[in-house]
Amino acid sequence: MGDEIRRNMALFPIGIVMKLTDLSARQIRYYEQHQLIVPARTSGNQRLFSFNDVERLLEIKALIDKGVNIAGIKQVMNPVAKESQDATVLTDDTEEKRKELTDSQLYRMLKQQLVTGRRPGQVSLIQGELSRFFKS
DNA sequence: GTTCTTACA
DNA sequence: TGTAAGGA
Repeated sequence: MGDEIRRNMALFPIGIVMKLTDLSARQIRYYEQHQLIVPARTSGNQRLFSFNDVERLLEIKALIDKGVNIAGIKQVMNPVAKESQDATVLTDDTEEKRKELTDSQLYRMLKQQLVTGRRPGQVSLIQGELSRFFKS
């Protein structure tokens, strides 16, 4: 499968995303309410985030740390309303396979994404935010 | 045990 | 934004 799909696969539960982004569950859900992110949902209504979702959250965190409020962030970031464009992918197949992944494996996938699925402009940000999870 | 929604000392 | 309540 391509990188586009890999980046949009719904794999991470909110607990891992919290540690990954250093954001509270309250904040993550709040940003979702404001359409800044649109994570997929499992059949049991639990959120599953894609790497792209995590990436966006890291961008949001960077802005929040700079003192930008929601209104400001919405202007700086392109709204994720287009469900078709970069919506988080969650098929029954991926949902079941996700259950077999351990936290350790999920972190490993993120690490690989850091060196493979890089997109211009956000590399340094992500490496900086997630570096604490990986030994140099 | 984790996550979800709603609501507010 | 944090935290409690009550379910799933």
